Amino acid sequence: MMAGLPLAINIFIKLREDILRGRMKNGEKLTEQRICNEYNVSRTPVREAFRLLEQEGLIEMIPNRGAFVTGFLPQDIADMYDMRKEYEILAFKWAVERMTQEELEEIRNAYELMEFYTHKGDSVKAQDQNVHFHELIYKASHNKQLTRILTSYQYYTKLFKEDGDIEMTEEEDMEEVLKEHSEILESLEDRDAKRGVAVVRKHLESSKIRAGYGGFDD
Amino acid sequence: MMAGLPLAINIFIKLREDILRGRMKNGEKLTEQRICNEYNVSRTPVREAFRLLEQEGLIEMIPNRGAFVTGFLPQDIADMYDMRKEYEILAFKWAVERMTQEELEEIRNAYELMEFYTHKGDSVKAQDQNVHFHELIYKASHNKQLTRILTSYQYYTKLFKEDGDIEMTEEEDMEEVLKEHSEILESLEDRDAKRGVAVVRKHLESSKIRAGYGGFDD
DNA sequence: TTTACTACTATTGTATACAATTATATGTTA
DNA sequence: TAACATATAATTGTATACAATAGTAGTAAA
Repeated sequence: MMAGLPLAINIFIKLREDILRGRMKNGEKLTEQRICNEYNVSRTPVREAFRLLEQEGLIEMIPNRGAFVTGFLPQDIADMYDMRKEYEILAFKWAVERMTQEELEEIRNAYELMEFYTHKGDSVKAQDQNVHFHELIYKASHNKQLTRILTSYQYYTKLFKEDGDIEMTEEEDMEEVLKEHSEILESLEDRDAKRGVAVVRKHLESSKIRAGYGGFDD
Repeated sequence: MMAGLPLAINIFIKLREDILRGRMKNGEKLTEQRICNEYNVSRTPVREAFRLLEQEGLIEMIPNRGAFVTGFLPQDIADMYDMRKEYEILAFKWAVERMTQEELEEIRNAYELMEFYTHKGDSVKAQDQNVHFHELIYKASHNKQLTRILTSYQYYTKLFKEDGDIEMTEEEDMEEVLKEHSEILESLEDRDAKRGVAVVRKHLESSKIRAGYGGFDD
């Protein structure tokens, strides 16, 4: 558990991961006492965690009855890629208008680090910079709501991808991701919203396909 | 308070409204005890409500320090209209693909009721059907996440509009809204995604302008 | 057997009690 | 006075206790 954070937050994070990784059956009942025993905590923080899970739509709480897991279907995951795509486009547009020079430099730095680690063969650190690159664009959009939602989408799609024993992103894929990031970076540096929207759209559509959710409705 | 629901949910709803209506200063500290005294409840449900407010980005909780109100700036509200617009478009697209005949009829029914109440001069009931019309489209998109987010956006923008002593939507505005809804309904009935996206976009841009957030960045 | 009622158990909802941390006030020293 | 240290109070974090509701088993009557 992350030290310093309240138990409620730590329990929320753990349970969210369990649900997203499919470790709990759809419709399964979560009794508070069971979670208390598992983590050796009292019901107070567990209840707070449950409320957060409900707000995220991962469990359904029925008053006086209990909390039930609400799983994700493949279609839901495919949909989430589309929802993320629209907001990534929005974040890019606002970043073009609102980012500071310093923020642009941070983004460029994240790109270069990802390039470095990719060519070095360190796919874990390259992945970290991949995530970081996107998060810096969210930050540069200067909108907290959008940033919060996109951050959670990124986390969700990351867990889905790692789910089901699917291998980590392939070497060749990483080169493709890198190429797409370079196009996004160029568009930002040129403050070229038109091109940027096109490449961000392409990037997210590719990532949906890479994750195996291509053939659903697009 | 809504009977049947847990106190935590009722307190969350009340505090959310207080914050969105601007009844609390930006940065103001919310002590748990104060809320307990105000609503005559114990700290347990208050803390659960605080967690929900934090998740929505309406307060910031600093461990061992307390909860502080995070207000909305005009720019944030303008942004939210843009975020809502993109998801309304997505909901429309998915509704065109996924709605049942029964759902289409419910939507048509809501439109006709709004038309009836508007011409009868009952703007309150007309407003209710306005909201209902949109919510039925969310439902017809068959995506719970999207539905949940759009429902909350609708609530947010509604409170912002009612804020600051601004008059209820004008008579002439209601006619305009009605006209736009009829175009959305027609597009749904024809399952014409291309036209529908255009009219939904127009509808949301108009509503942003009607609410007074037109001149921010669009 | 089926239904309805009762008693009991399990679980959730809420309040309170205790622990840990932070803020405030007081006093001391340079 | 200003800076620091210490004691005290206030507030949050967590655990437990009590209340209310829902589920279950068992029994009796039809």
